Amino acid sequence: MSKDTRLARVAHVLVHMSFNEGTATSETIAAMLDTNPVVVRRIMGALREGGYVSSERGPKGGWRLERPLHKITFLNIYKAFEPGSPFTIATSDDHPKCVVERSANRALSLALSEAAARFEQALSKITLDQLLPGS
Amino acid sequence: MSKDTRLARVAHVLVHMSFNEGTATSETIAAMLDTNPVVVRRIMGALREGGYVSSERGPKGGWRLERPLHKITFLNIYKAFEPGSPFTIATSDDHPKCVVERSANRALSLALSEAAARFEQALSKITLDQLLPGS
DNA sequence: AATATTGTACTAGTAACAGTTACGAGTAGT
DNA sequence: ACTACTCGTAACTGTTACTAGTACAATATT
Repeated sequence: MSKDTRLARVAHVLVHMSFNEGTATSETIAAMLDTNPVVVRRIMGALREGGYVSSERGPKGGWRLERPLHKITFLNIYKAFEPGSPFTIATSDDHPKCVVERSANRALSLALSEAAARFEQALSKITLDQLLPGS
Repeated sequence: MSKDTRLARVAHVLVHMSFNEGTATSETIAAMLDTNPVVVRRIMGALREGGYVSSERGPKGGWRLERPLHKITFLNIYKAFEPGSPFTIATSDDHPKCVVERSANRALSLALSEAAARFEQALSKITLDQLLPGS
């Protein structure tokens, strides 16, 4: 599978947006990220649902940051994407007949849950203002 | 990405193999896992490198467990597969020019490392004999 | 009306594991 | 030697989720 790089990329963009009072168009942002405006709209669209940015159509439109950097955490962004499991690892089957296989799946699920909890805990401690140079 | 289910599946198989003194053929194992013999050979081949199982060709050949269940952990199996990062999440780029992006990547990498460490720690505590019914 | 901008449907590219077919390599029994 | 059995492996397809790109509709400003 290819990797999900949305979190790091959007964090980057939001920090840059905080420097400019007005709006940034998808095209501008796409140039920053070296990607396509449509990709930007998809990523930013998810953040809009969470109220972190807003968008306006038409001339002078674009994307606007709706919260200060210190009030946005990596966890906020991560959750906004409504990701599935962040792991490439999974149990073998949801409802195996064999008791041994069920045990194996249960044990693995527990390990995955613990790791996911630790991941989210770590993300929650990173606010976007921490990414500013010299902080 | 499709999910990697090798860990849970092979754990399951090794437990079953411990019940039978002799060897199990790829075909037998494949039937247990409801998959193809070639898939089994690929998975078991990785374990052979780690010394957990051995294989013999020819009639009466097949796969043999080389260690007792309590001496094989989920971490042993996981490592045998030499997986890449267990996460679907990744940083945006290895060597971004922008300082902010580098900060974002560094922060995310740290969170991923912590989660991965926790995952491996959890895996190391699971030995295969714990999967036996009534243990 | 003309222009700028987001919104979104559709298609193609990519990477890793799973699945399948085909065949080569080695071993045991006769 | 022959045959049958079994692993070893290459080559190809299927699956899935993110990335990328094209095309066009919807909307807002001037």
